[in-house]
Amino acid sequence: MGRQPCCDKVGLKKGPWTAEEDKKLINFILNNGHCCWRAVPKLAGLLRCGKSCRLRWTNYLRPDLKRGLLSESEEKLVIDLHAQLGNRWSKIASHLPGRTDNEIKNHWNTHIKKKLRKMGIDPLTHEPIPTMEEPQQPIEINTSPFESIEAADQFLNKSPAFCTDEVPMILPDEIIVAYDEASSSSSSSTSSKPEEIKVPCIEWMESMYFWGLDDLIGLELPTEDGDPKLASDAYIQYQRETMDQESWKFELM
DNA sequence: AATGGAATCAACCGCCCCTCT
DNA sequence: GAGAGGGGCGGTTGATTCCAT
Repeated sequence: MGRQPCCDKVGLKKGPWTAEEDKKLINFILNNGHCCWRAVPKLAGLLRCGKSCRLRWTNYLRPDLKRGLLSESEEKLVIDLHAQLGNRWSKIASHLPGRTDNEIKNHWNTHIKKKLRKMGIDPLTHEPIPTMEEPQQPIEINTSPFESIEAADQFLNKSPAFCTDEVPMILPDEIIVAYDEASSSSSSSTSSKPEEIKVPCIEWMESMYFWGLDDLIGLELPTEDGDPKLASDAYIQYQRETMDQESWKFELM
């Protein structure tokens, strides 16, 4: 019994990808897209399994990816979503533009889990960890601005649903980098010199067209503490921080 | 400087789900 | 409805880097 392997593994390369392989895959997908992952390695001239190509592309090579550690607001969002969705990393990732399920999963396992335990919160249940001294009291800990996943979705669906997988590929000549002097001067620290200003993430700029900061600012979300602005503020903060992240895409182009 | 343990993260594995016939 | 195949997902592994001793 058992499934057949996804492809003929004889003679196929495994392990870390080389720059040459990356280049081949990027070139192929940018030029042809991927109709069928199984066919991609053959057509791209790679000795890799199609699955491996898909993984490499979605987790590392996709131009709309953000690199670097998750920001504090992204972390908060991940915790919120994990409390509601559990280990459904791809679902969680779909709420964080430019982040992959693998990245979030890794970050959860290496950083967030520890952080929550330190705070006395069970990362599995999001409940307080009972200590030996004090018998467990049902303490209400809800860091989520959303009462339910439906509420979160309702909020997210105020704008067209966003999924990084659905982000259309943009070509280098389609890239327009906008620079908002006012917002950059107010958001950056006083020590920030002009040459240190980071290029905004392109996909963020693109998704901005969908989300729109103004749209977000206008949103009101019911929260636990009754302050309807908090949730959208957290989201705006998250989106603003996202904006500051450098897109590695430029290095690639 | 050497060594060993911890932390990190890219990549793989195997199962599940969805679609097509 | 059943079976096959492809894609996606979540868990796990292992190589590499970091850090303390």
